[in-house]
Amino acid sequence: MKNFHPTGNCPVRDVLSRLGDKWSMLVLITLNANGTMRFSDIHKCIEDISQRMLAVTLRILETDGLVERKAYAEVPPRVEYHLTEIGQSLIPHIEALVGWALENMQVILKNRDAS
Amino acid sequence: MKNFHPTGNCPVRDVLSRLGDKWSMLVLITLNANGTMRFSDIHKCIEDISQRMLAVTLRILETDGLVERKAYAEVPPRVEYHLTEIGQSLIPHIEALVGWALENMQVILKNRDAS
DNA sequence: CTGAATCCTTGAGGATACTG
DNA sequence: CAGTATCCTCAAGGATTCAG
Repeated sequence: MKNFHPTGNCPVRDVLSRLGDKWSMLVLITLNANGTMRFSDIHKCIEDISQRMLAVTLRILETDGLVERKAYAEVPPRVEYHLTEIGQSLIPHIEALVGWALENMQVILKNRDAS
Repeated sequence: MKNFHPTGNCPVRDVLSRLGDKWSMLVLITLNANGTMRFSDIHKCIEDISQRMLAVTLRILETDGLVERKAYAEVPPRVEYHLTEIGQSLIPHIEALVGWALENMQVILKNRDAS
């Protein structure tokens, strides 16, 4: 019987702990849809994220190498973010998940109501 | 500029709130890997899930119509779970995500260490 | 403008005990 | 065996303030 243990660095759990948070995927597809964006641009696109969580999320994505951050020595400061190659390689799979959701959400909602 | 509002039932957020929890995807791929399984079978496969969270997760998946539950009127009771058609249709996309994780986790870990 | 620092709330999830 | 019922913990995330 196939199982998925907590030990042995299960990749399923790794990917979930990274992408399963509230904002990461949203930031990724926003960056993919718009290309290079400033901090405030992303904030405008995801209106209900707090300034703190946007900063935290971007930092994690940058640490993992999915997003690149470029700060310009200007006043007022300007910082631009864009997907790295590895970040872009994740996009199709997220899109696939979104596509699945779009196709099946109606049925799921109906199932949910019927229960 | 493309954005993703909280209003208007954003499918991205819907799918994330459903599958982004700690156990749902794990239960789904476990059921997919083993076919029909009893409650205790699933528990053996995912050793560190609590009885409570397995029950909760299965109920949500059942409510959404991703998993079907069959209870047999026996003593001791026997309950079997298996993926529905719509549940199975989600599997390839989860597998794709897992595959991506497998391919890129090494690089990501290296990026993380370098920071 | 782009954050960092601080404090605080909330709810997902765990531990345990009990039951048909 | 397959759960339910309670209680409890902890960390993700929000609100606010301050700073370069």
